[in-house]
Amino acid sequence: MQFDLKATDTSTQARAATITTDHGKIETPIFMPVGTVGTVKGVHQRELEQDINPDIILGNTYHLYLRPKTCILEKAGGLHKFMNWDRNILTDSGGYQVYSLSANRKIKEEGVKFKSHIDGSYHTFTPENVMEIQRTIGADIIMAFDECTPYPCDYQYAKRSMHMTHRWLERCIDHLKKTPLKYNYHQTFFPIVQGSTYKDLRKQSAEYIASVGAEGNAIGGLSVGEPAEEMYEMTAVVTEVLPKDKPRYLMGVGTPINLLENISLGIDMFDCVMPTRNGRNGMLFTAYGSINIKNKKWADDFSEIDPMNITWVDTAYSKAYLRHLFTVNEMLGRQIATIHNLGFYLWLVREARKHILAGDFGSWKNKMVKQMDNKL
RNA sequence: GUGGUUGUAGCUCAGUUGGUUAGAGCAUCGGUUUGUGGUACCGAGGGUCGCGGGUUCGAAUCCCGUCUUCCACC
Repeated sequence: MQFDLKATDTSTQARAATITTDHGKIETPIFMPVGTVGTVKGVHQRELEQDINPDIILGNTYHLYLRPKTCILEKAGGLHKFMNWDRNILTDSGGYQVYSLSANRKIKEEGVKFKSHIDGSYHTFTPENVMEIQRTIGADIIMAFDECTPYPCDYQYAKRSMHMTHRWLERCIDHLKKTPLKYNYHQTFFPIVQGSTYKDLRKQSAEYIASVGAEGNAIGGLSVGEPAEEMYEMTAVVTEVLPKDKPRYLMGVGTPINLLENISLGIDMFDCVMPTRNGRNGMLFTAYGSINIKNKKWADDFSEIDPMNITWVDTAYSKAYLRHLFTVNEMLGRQIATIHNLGFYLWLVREARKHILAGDFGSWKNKMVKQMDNKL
C-alpha cells in the first residue's frame, strides 16, 4: 500500500491524500459504505460503482464468518470475487460485535467466546484466528482484533481493556507474519487506538499504536454514545500523536457534521451505517439538513428529492412519491433513500477534498456545518 | 315471519365468576438510529363498548325492547 499526501489545509489539520493498493486508488478523505454481510444493503453493484462510486467499501469478519462461513468464501476465491466487487474492501475484525453483542459473549485474555445470534452456537475469536479469517475473506485492508469499550466506561476498565487490546495487537502482528496471503494481492493491516474518553489513555494508546509502525492506523471506541465534543477531543489527542505520513481511520463515524469536524482534525477515512441504515428507515441527509421522508408534510410535495442531483435518483423521483413508497413499505423506497444518502456522503467527502486542495477547507467546513445542522 | 348468531379504536379482534382509568395487532402521527443482531426500535393520538331502558354499590359483561350482521328453517 502506498500513501501519498497531496495537501494539508492551512487553517485546520485536514489532509488530502491518495492511497494506492492492488485494487486501485483511494482518494481521501473517504467515506466507506458499510457492506456487513457482503452487500451494501439494497444497492446493486452497478449503482454502487457508477452512481455512488466509492473507492472502497466495508465487510465484517464476524458476520461473514457466521454466514456464508469462511469455507465458502475460500471456495469463492475471496470476498471480491464472491460479491463481484473489483475495488477495495476493508474488513472490520469483529471487535465491534464484541461490544454490540455484549449480552452474548465472554471476554478473556485468550480471546472472546460468543454465542451466534443466528443459531446459538458457541464460537471463539482470538487475535490469531481473526487474522486467518481475514486472510480468507481477502480484504485489502484488515483490522486488528480489539475490544471496543462502551460509553460510559470507568477508568480502570478502560485502562485494562486498552492494555489487552495492545497485547492482542502484538498477537495479531505475530500471527500475520506466519500466515501467508491466500490471493495474489497485498493486504494492509491497521491497528486500533482505544482508551475510551480518557485523554491520557488515548495518548498512551496512540503512542503505542504508532510504535508498531503499521501502514495505517485506526481510532476505535468512539461514536458509541458519547457527546460529539468528547469525540472531537479524543480525535484531536490521537491525531496529534499518530504519524502524518500514514492514513488515519476513525471507525464508525458518523453524521455528515461529524465527518467534517473530524476531517478538520486530520482524519482520512470513515465508515458508518448511518447513511444506509437511517436511509432504510426514511431519513435523508442533504446539504441543507436531514429529512424524515415519512413525515406527513411531504405527502403532496412533488418537488424532487434533492435539487442538487448528486445521484440520478435525486431528481428522478419526487418527495411525495418517495414518501408513498415508505408508507406502503415498498423496498424501492429503501433503495432510493440508500442510494441518495450514500451519494450525498461521497459527495461531501469529495467536496472536502476539493476544498483542502484549494486551500479553503476551514471556511467551507464552517459554512457547511452550520447549513447541515437543520431538520427540514 | 320463526329460531339462532353478530355488534367494542379507522380495520381485524381480545376482554375471566359483573369490580379501579376498556386492551392488542395493523393503520395514522411523531421521534430514535454512529467499526449494521435493524422490513427495526420508542412514543403519541384515537372509544357514548350499536341504540334506548332496567337490575345492581358497581354493567362491555345480567335482563327487556329496538336496530344491525350472518346462518338455518318456513
